[in-house]
Amino acid sequence: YVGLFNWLFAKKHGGKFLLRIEDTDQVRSTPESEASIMRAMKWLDLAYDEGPDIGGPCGPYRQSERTEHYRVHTKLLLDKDLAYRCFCTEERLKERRAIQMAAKLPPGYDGSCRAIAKAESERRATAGEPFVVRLKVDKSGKTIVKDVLRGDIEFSHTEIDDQVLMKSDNFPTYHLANVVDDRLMGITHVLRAEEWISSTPKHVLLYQAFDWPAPVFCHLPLLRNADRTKISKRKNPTSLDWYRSQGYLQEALVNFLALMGFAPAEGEGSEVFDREQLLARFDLDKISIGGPVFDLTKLEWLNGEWIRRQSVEGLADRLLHFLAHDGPVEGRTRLPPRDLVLKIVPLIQERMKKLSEWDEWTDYFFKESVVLTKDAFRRAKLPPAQLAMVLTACADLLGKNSNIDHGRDEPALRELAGKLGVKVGDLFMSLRVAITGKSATPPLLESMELLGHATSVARLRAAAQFLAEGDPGEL
RNA sequence: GGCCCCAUCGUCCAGCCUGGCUAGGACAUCGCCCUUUCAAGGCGGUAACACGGGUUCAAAUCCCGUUGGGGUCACCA
Repeated sequence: YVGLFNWLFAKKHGGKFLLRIEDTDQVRSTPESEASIMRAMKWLDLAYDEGPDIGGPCGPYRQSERTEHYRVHTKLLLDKDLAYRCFCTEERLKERRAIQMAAKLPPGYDGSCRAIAKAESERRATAGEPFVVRLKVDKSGKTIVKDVLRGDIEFSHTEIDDQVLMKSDNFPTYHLANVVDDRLMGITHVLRAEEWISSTPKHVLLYQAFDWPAPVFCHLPLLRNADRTKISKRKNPTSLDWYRSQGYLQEALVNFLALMGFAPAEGEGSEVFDREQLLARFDLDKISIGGPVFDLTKLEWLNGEWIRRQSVEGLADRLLHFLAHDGPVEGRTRLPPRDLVLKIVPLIQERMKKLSEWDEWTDYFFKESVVLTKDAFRRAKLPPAQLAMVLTACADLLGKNSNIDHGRDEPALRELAGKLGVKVGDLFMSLRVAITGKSATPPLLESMELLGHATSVARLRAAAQFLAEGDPGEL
């Protein structure tokens, strides 16, 4: 979501879009988490101009490979006396916090290590005592954060902690690494989620400490769960891999994400738009600020819209690709032949909301025989004996020809219904269940054409026999 | 709890800046039409300015307060 808006903004203004991996948490960062980010960017077609896998003039693009930069810049602040070493143990800090919380005081570092003389600090560090480096925040005064969407936001310095910049493992925190890298990589605009607002004054203070101009900040609204809390994977599918495996089209997801917090200008009509149209309409200032609830219902509708916008060939190929690579049934070995898919697609295209529905719409084309139940025939509203008679009559009628032709056979079947004294709808429903095993299906006669004459007639006879054998009382 | 952000139909958005609204669109929902099923499509309906004060001829729009929701207060990002 945030990536899309960054991409749009960069493209809109002829800027560069770079991917930087912020992997300074040595516990949480894994090759898999990085791969999943890149997979997602690739799937959504948010191509970056520079990044860890393609290089660029600002590399390296993994923070774990840029530690020298952070070391140098930390030393700079230490030398200017704008930062200091803190030797407090985690236990001491935790205890402190607990006491503060209990006393209903705002938790925060008390700055006790500020008092350690420089020479003493150097000595302890050299002796190998573990420490972190903190920013020295002047507790008087205030810092104003300029946010594109919200205007000026004021923070009193009493609210700003002496932020840790360097952790005891010699890795930087987000705050330091982000500021240093944004400067070094020439980042002009920071578009990130709203949850960062309260850390932004710390970043502004850091820019000031380095004597650098701050970039433009724009905090995007946080996507929400249905209960309005910040979106989480417990309450919502947040992995892009999930959407792909569910058969959502990349275009639909981008379209949907764009709609969260953004609307096409008045009079521009449809909410269904492609990348190009989105880019043309995109405007940072038009982003709405309330946290949108992430609601899959509208996404499903949009996905259906996008499925219907595909050409038959295009959809067939996407289905094939989905079945082979993305679907819930991973790496399916038996793929339907492309020429058959091409013929089935027109029958299901306007019925499908997700690619993953392929199996439920088309299973009867691929099964040897369909599973029949009396219950399935209920909607034909005829007693079993009559059902069997109707099906036999239909089989006889169709059996006279050597193929199925919906243009010729449909009127003939209607006529037959009249002769047999059953409703047209009931006759077709009984056929439908006999052929497919269910009462909601793609167009029937066209399906039978694809199934083939022999199979179709055989299924009718099998169903007639099944019904004739059954206990009439059951219906 | 402190600080910060936010507040229009069930949901997403428009309208707010630059007061004039019988508050508009989309999804969902309900009804009708089309129809051999299911869809798709067409037509129509239900449905919202959180509350209280102010300013004004006039407030969804401007101001203040209240309430509600969210975020954040880590050697996580």
